[in-house]
Amino acid sequence: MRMDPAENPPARLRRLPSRLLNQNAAHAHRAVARALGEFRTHHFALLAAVEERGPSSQAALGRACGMDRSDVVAAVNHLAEKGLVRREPAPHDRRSNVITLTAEGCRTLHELDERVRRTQDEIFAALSPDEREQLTDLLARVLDHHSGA
Amino acid sequence: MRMDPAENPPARLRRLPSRLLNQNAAHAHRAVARALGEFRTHHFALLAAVEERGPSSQAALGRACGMDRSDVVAAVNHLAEKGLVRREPAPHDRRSNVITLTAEGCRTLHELDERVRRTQDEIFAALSPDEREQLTDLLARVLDHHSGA
DNA sequence: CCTATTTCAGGGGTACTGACATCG
DNA sequence: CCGATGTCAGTAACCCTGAAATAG
Repeated sequence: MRMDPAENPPARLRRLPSRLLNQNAAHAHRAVARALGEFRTHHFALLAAVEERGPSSQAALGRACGMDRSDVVAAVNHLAEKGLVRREPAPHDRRSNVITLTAEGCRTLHELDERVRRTQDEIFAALSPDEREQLTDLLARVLDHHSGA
Repeated sequence: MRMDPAENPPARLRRLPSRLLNQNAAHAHRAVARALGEFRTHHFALLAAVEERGPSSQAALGRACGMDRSDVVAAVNHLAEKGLVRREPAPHDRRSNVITLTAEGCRTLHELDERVRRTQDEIFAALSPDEREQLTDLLARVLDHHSGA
């Protein structure tokens, strides 16, 4: 049974930062998932990483996207079946694969990119452009602090 | 295999607000889960709701915490087995139960409350108190906007 | 009749763990 | 021998659906 937003939540939780993070992330994730249609955020992340880095191993893509190797395998399977990436054995390291973006993968990426950007506007409609930048900065800093960056 | 934070993520994703939300939420959730030990955030939320609202039906608690009724059942089962809440049939509405906080539930709640608050300091250590307030405000506003509040 | 509450059974996506074979 | 890679199997927690039984 679908849950609507909490009504009159406990004071302890209403302004608890970690909870606000979780509630907002859950909502944002639903919105993005809706916009991505048949794809998952993992697929979008991998396509973006392949385009920006060029042909890469699965392990490198996983590190770039913060994904587990196991999950990379499944996502690449899906993308390869759809013809959005090619998976080929690496010539100089026979352990690893080289993942390459296909022309259709590139088209799909740009389409998804557009949908994702539009969805950001829905999610953060309550904020001015300035405030949205502030939020982005704060979140990026909190994350960097735990990435040793 | 445990995933460390993303190294050199795609530019498209590095400052994508919805992704920053998800990454931060995932990290914060891990930290809070570690701090709560055998309990889940659902348990903490329910205990807090019962204390603040007084004895309530499961449906009312679920609405307050933004939880699905199915998940309330399981969480109340666990809390009742541990003796932290009592579940009794409601006198004036024989459909529903009345959930009451026990003395031990109250002690546990305050203990968990302390642990959760300390964990916030770890999570948001990169921010000044002022910035943390800013972040809290922004997140609360984004959430309220979608709650019709 | 229609709605609300509790409960159960289960699916689906995410995050993760452990193991294995391969290879550098 | 050690470490990295790709793969698979499987777990745990979370969010959600559907349906049943009971009651207002």
